[in-house]
Amino acid sequence: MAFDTTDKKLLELLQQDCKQTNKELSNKLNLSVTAVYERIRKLEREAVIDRYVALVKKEKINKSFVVFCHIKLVQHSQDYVMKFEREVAKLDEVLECYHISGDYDYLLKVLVTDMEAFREFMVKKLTNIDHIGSTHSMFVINEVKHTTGITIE
Amino acid sequence: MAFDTTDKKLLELLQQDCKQTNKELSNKLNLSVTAVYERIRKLEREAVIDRYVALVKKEKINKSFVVFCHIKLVQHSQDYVMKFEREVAKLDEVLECYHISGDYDYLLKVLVTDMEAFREFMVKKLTNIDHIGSTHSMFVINEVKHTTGITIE
DNA sequence: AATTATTTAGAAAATAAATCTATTATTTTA
DNA sequence: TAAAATAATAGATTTATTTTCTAAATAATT
Repeated sequence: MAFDTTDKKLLELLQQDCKQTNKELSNKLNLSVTAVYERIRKLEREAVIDRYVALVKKEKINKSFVVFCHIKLVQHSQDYVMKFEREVAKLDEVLECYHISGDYDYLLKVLVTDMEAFREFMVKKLTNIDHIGSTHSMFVINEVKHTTGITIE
Repeated sequence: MAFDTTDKKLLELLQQDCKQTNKELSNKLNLSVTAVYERIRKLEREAVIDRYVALVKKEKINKSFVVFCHIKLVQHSQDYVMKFEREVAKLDEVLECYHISGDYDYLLKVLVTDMEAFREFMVKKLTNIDHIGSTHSMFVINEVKHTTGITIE
């Protein structure tokens, strides 16, 4: 699928605020309401737009403690890998999990209330998953940038 | 702010799909449309809901290559730190940047087209920022889990 | 128990989305 | 290059949804 300048601008606007009315968008894009409507429908149909979501401020729900957690498996048989991935994906505290290159196998982004909650999470949940060899945690001191908006080139 | 079960369920639903009509939500929550409407307004007013965004599928816009990048600064004077943070936040390829504990100072999540684009990014953009000591890149082999939805407890 | 908040429901008004038809651009191909 | 086909757009109409308003019900406070 090819994007013209209008599509790119539209996607940019929707990534900033998807609750804008088509009329507002039509003004910003110098298009008719119908044209905006049809363009959005197309982007949805082609699954360029994956979904529309509300972003909740973690500070407001007492989940300000962010930890990145490296994990190494004891073994890399397909069984172990699949089992681990299935189990880790179930954990609510784990927002993201990536299989990565390098010294460790996985990188997890974990969201909890505080250090005590993180300890609980490690002891009771994470290390309860089988086949974990070692872990290494990095605590977020400050969030410098965090966006869900991708620039379309 | 305190959340009752309805608020939690509502936030959960909106984090999954914020384009549901209040009527749909009212059915799922066993409430009237107005009740849903007022609850959402309150969550917006209190900034529990930060914003509503469209999530774009990175594969569809040719930005499938994800890299986590560790960065160490040569020095940690406030000047250097602030300058680095300002500069790195400007880069479109950098979706997230965290000041973290551990061996490195920062962890970046970088989104580009491919390895070649990453090389370009490193050479032309990232390492052009002053005061960077060393970097260490981890390439994402597979995205096991990736959600923007936080579980409210 | 009475008074004051707050929350909720239902109806009405205002706004926006979705559909339809006609027109204008753009691309294809003969 | 011109004709035909396709795609994109505008404007009007219909349908659906949000927002506002008023009244009733529920919960909290005195």
